[in-house]
This record gives sequence, C-alpha cells and structure tokens, in this order.
Amino acid sequence: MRFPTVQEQLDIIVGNVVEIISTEELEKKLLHSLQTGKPLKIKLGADPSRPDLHLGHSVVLRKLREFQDLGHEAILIIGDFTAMIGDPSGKSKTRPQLSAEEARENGKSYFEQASKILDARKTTICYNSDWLGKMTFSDVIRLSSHYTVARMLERDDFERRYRSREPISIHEFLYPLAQGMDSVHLKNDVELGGTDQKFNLLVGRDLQREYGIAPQVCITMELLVGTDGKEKMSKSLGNAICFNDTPNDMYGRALSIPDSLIETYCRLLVPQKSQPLAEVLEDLTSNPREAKRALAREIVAQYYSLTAAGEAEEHFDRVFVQKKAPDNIELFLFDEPSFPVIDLLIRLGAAPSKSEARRMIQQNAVALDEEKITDTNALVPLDDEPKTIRAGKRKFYKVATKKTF
RNA sequence: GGGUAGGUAGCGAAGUGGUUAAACGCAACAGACUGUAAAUCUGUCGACAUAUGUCUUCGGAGGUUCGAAUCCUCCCCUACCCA
Repeated sequence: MRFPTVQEQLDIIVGNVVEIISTEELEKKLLHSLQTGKPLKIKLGADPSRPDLHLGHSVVLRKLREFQDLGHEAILIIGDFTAMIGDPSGKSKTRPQLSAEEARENGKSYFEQASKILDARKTTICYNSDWLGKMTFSDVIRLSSHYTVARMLERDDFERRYRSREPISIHEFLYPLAQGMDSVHLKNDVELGGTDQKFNLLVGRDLQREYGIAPQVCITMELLVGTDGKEKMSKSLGNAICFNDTPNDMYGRALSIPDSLIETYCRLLVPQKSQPLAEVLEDLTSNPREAKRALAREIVAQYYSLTAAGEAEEHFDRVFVQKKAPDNIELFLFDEPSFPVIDLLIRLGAAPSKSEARRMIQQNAVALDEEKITDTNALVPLDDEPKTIRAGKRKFYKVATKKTF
C-alpha cells in the first residue's frame, strides 16, 4: 500500500482540527509508517448509551474517514463496559445504566450509523468490556495509583461541579482511566475526539507512557454548535440534527440554524462543496436564504440522496412557507362513526391529556379540512372519505372509518 | 461519628399555618410575524369537567389544627465542614 507523503497527509489531517498533541510526534509517526509500510492505528471512542448519532459526531467521524482514506487503520471502540456501569448518582440522566445486551445492540446501531461516513469494511470495532471486564480489583487499584485527585480535578467539568457543590462519585474518576486503558490495550498511535475530550485523551496518553507504550497523539476537533446557535450539539438539548432523522426533519432543522452559523456548518459538515453551494456561499451576506437552503439540501443529500433533499425542500415549502397540508399524511382508521374532537386528538396522539387537547382547540390550533374547530365539544363525523385533521402547525392526521364490506 | 444547609411541578428556583394549583426563569405547546421549525412579541402550561366546579400535588410515613408545602415525630436521600 502506498501512502501519500508526510506533508500531503498532514495537509489533510489539520483540516478543522483544533489541537494536535503533538504535531512533531505525529510527523514522526507518519514518517515511520511510511518507511515501514505499516498503517497507524487511529482510535475513536463511542458511547453506546447515546446511540443516536448527530451531525456533531460527523465532524470527528469524518476525520477518522480521512485517516482511512490515507491508508490508516480506523478503530471504533464501543464503550460498552462503562455504559454497563452507568451512573448510580442519578445526576446524569444522559448516562443511563445499560444491560450487556442493550450495550451490544446500541453499539451495533452506532456502527451502522457511523458507516454513513466511515468505510465500514475497513473499520475495526472493539468492545472495551473485552479487556476492561477482565481486570481485577487489584488491577484497578494499580491503575488508579497512576493518577491523583488533584489531576482529576483539573478537568473543568469536575472542577465546576466540585465548586458548585454538585456530587461527583468516585467511579466518575475511573471513567477517564478506563478510557485511557483502552489506549493501553490497543497501543493505538492516534486518538480522536472533540475538544471536550481533551482531558480524557491526555489521560490515555499518560497511561500509555506509564505502561511503557509509545504515547498516542491526541487530536481534538472543533465542536459543532447546535441548531440553537448557542450550546454544543446534543440530543438531550434538543438542538441536534440526527443521522436517523427523516429527510424532512433534517432539512427543516438545518434551515432553523441562525444565519451566522451557515459558514461554520458548511466548513465542518460539507467538506466537498458542490458547485451550486460554493456559488451561493459567494454572496452569503446578500442572500442568506439561498445559502441556507443549499446547505440544508446538501446535508440531506449526504445522508439520503439528492432526490430526497429535493423532496424535503418541497415538503418544507408546502407546509411551512405556504402553510398547506403535506401530501403524505398518516391515515388513521376507526370503527366509530364519529368522535368528540377532544377524544380524537388523544386517540391520534396529538395531545397527551384532555386539558391539553382543550387548550389547543381554544388556541385555534385545530382544524378539520382547513376549517378551524372552535367548539371544544364539537363532534367530528367520520366516513369512508379521509378527512384531514391539523393540530398545531406541524401535526397532521388523516382520519376515516374502516370500510365494512 | 459530630455539625450545618437542603430535598417544591419536565428542569432550575421562590414560598415558612389560611384568596396557594403554588411567584419567577428555562424548556414545552399555541397564536401573530418572518425566507425559516430561527429571532421577536402575545398567550397557555397538574388532572377531570367547564359558567363562578371537583379531585390529586410540595422526599416518605404518621401526627397537631377548623385549616399545612409551611408546626411536631420518625424514616429516606443530597451537598458541605469537622473528626
């Protein structure tokens, strides 16, 4: 296998990278692999307790893909062991305790989603329970003796929580160590992560050194800001665009980002810009609308297809710009010949309680075939011909009776 | 083991015997506006009935009282300080 030259590789690797610790070591490693023909091992950790990948993950996954394309070995580590331990303090609901089966299942799903970006055939997958699960208590004590509490408290979220008197349980200190042990076990050359992972990556580097292994190069990638334009993208904050979102959702969410984020998104998410997108970006300031629409199409096209992107745009224009009903609405069939609106809304799942349903009606959010329902006691007659129920601006249902023969 | 401060609606946080279903902020939902599912503005936001109605909530279990999130007892949980 012929590698590109060290410089050629570096030029690609530095894209969207925030920090490389250290560049000199990376150069040496690249040179060595070039001379020996041995690819570098590139590690990326995956948290199976959050199996819904979003565009934030794509930034670092894409970097891993670049390494693959340069001929290096991509290793995806599923952190099933740590996910199984969970977080007994109950403070972090984002890290629920998983059973072994769930962890495996999520790991599989993670890999499937990641394959939208990675070259799946060339990706090695490992489950860290394979080695962490075999460690004895004395192994763990030996491991923890390599690190001090003061060093742990250097991590800013630990420090913040300690200062604001939030609980930190001991096992949380073990997480970075466990992650570091992955690096010791794999003897990887490089580990990738977001800037928020810097501390953990460095622990891996330290531990490798402690255990007499060549320390890994740590590469941190820019974090993607979520659609709210404020916090980092995260499923739990509701500002994420997920790999598994429908094309319609993906398109709509992409359009909802603030205009100031358009350039960043293009840079981090669309490395190979299509001709139309590049052109529109030229006059971004004069026409942010077109730029954002092009960006949204491009994103949908990456995870689905150009056709799907076009359809998503049509759907969006129809429903949100022209405020018409979409053309493919789910049809619900009932035995009953009529329903009080309130009950119907609940049956359809449009409202969680009767009070909520009543409120929606009072707020003019409910319409039957484009005609607003204002009476909370109204009866909706059903027949064979489907009628369209709209609840709010986003929820549409078609209702009809089951045909009896 | 000793001490201090706490546990209130999805989250954060007021409220210390009686118009308190419980201020306020965030989230959520709806409406208006917009190129947008953004931003902004307005409204709603325990449940069930709707005309001024009823029921269930303030860590848990008991108790005092005409009446308790608010007082008492016991228990559970959390943070911090001292050992």
